[in-house]
Amino acid sequence: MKRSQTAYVILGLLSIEPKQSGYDIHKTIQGSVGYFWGESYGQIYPTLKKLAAEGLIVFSKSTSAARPERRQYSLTRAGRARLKEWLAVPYRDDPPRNEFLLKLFFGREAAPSVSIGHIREFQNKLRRLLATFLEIETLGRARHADNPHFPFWMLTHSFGVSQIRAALEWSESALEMLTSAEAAAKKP
Amino acid sequence: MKRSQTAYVILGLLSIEPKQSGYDIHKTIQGSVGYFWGESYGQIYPTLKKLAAEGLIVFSKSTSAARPERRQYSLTRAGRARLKEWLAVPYRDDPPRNEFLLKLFFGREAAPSVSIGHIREFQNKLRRLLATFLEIETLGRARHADNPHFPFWMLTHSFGVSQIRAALEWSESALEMLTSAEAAAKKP
DNA sequence: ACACACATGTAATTGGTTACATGATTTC
DNA sequence: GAAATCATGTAACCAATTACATGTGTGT
Repeated sequence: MKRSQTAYVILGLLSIEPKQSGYDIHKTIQGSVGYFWGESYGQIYPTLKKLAAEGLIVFSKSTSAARPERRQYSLTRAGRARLKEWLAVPYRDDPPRNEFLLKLFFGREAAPSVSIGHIREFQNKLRRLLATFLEIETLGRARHADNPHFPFWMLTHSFGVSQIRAALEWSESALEMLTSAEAAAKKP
Repeated sequence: MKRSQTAYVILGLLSIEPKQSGYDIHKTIQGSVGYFWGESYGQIYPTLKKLAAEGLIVFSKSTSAARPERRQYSLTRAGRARLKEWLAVPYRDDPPRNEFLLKLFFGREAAPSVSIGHIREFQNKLRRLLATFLEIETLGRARHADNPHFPFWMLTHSFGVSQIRAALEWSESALEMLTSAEAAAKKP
């Protein structure tokens, strides 16, 4: 069987911050675990219903009648227990898929400029990502310094930063290699 | 639309080494792009048929009548052109999913020893992976030194090595943090 | 008036894994 | 004689994305 992982992200996020709607959860994901986890509405809403049917979460409708109806979900005790169980189980490796590396691997089949372009794009993405990471860090330190979850968040955060930094360093040497190969191809 | 990426791995691998069967391709993947790409038979065989129907690859049955029948696929000119097209298109980011980081992120919900266990397991995997990477490198240098694809393979290879090294360094500091937190929890 | 954020959902499709099914050949 | 490797495929299942559908409130 292949247990849906979506359920556990939701359980986990509700354990940290209760009374979240499907919409909230989607936003929260992007602002927290977004770097290494993604979920779509098409996955979130049905899972929310399933979890409620299993009694792992409950919802109450928002009292502020102004905005569109809003279902605020919270963990039940059973839900928290389920989350704890899952945490104790060894993580499984998600199947790796990196199209960027795949295109580089087959790079010989195209002109060097093609691979160079991919790496430039890669660098841009990494730099933007690093900038948001560093922003999040300063903001996080100020806002969540006393939050007991904070050290764990910093763990995944520092992992991200170190991976990005290593990737950026690698990208420089990769570009060097490819540009010198390109120059050699032009002047025989 | 969401074009199947499987097709391009197959096209790419056949561009490097023709006359491969589905079985071969599966093995080749594990021995080359396995670090960042995976495919199952259930995906490979149907895709092979589809690609042949589109005229991007052709097959001939193996002449050595001994072993079980074997379909040896090779790229057509159209197949190579398709591969080139795909290479020039900007890569797309595959949705990120890292259960290891997800469990760490929610680590506060369990005992520190749980997260410590995950990181230990992570380290073991990284060390094994690094060892095979370094083996592959020495073997590769000897066997493919003159292969024009080799520099591109080394690009993805060195990327892997640098990511693994960064992850290992991070894991040490992560363990330090968690073990000191554990000690603090025991002696209040 | 218009765009954007808020808010919830379903349907269609597909990409992909896992399990099942079968059988030959080689190696221990 | 058993186990591992070679070899090809299908069926069942499911996880997940994307597109579709709909409507309100807020700020410019």
